Amino acid sequence: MSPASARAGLKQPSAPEDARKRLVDAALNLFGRNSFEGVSTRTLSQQAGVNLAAIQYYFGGKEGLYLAVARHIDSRIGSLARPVLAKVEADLDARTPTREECFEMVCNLLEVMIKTTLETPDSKKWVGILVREQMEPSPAFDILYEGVMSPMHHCLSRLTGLILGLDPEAEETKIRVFALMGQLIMFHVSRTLVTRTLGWEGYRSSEVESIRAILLENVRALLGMEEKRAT
Amino acid sequence: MSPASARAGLKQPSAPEDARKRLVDAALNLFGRNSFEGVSTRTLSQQAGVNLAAIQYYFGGKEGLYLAVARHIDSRIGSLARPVLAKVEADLDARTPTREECFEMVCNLLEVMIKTTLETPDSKKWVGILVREQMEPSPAFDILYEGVMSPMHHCLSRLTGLILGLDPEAEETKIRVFALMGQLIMFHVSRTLVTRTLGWEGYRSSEVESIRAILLENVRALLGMEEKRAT
DNA sequence: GTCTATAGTCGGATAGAC
DNA sequence: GTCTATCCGACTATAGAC
Repeated sequence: MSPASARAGLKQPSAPEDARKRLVDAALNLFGRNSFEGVSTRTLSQQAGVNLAAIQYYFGGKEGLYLAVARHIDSRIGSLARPVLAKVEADLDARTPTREECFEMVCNLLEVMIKTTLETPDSKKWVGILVREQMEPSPAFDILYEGVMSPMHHCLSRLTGLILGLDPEAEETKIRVFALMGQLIMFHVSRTLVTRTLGWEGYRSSEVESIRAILLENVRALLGMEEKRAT
Repeated sequence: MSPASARAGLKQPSAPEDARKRLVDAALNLFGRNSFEGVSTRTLSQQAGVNLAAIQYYFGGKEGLYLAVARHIDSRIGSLARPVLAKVEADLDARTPTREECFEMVCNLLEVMIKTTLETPDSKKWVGILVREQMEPSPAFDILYEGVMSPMHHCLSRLTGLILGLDPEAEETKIRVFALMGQLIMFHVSRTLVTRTLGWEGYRSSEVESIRAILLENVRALLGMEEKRAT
């Protein structure tokens, strides 16, 4: 008797909100790889091991489930990013750090982005949905924009402004930040191209390490930070 | 009487392969914005102003039409990129240019990429399909990989190798080229994020100019080329 | 070659038993 | 709360008239 069927045998006690969780989980997997229209409610419920009608019952429909997935992503990425973002914002409000300190913070944020886009096991699914939402935005875009993308960009703009002596609100600053972020995003959206070109099978930790090292160097160059040298 | 209906009135003479063209055109528009499953053959034929059965007749089905779109993109981007790529490759085969000359060629290729991803009216549709194909590759991916992506990356790797003194085939070189390209790709895949953050309505020529200027500066910095100065 | 009509399938949502 | 059975609309593809 499998553990799953053992638990499924008990009606109320063990799994009160289990169906919700299972559905969101399955939906994250499927919507991460396929488009909204490319996933059927039948596949969804089947993969979640729940009944077809459960989607209606818990989320009001396929669309509601999709929004729940967006909120899930927001919360997962948020739990990684928000502490770091809050710390940086508070620091910048309190004082004016040196260029070196600012650069250090940029590196911290880059680390967070590498984690959320390349290293976390679910990252592929997250970014799949993030990218799709940018190409054909749905109501879910607002959740992700307000919760994840905008705060990260805002924080990086403040730091970049300080480092380069630019107004954080200036168009140039914001564009520079996008270009900076693009270097990382590339390795996600062009995953197939990258792995095929390099003969990789995916992003294992050694491959992520190679990417990380080069991105750090690049960010240093783009922000005009000289290499540290031992005196 | 509109020109369209005037032409449609004549059966054979004016438009022998017109239906094909109209279908590919409509398909490019629709597949550029929506996923494969998100576009119905009804919408397709309706938007093309042809009959539903024409998709079967000319392309053997929805999938065949999609592949025709991929070949169309390959040919359109190819006509912009291949002459430049061939010239660079031939040049590199014939002699070993200086770093400055190599950098000049990189700039030329960057120009081509900006044209194909931001400036050409159809670019939004092209890149939409390119990105989708990377996230869930279909048989169309091979067409686009062999025809467009791989040659561009290969050419940039040779140049980057020469400029930075690296083996063009080395993993590091290839990763650096991806990072380089990512800066540009960002402005396409995150179009919604970029325009919303900057309060733009789209990429008009003045906005593309701002992006181009910064990208050129960045590429210079990433390749370690010093600013030219008047003596 | 072009179109209409339709077959056959699969989609999301619902009603109602338990 | 959970499940089965079912509705009904939309889909791709095809047959056959013109």
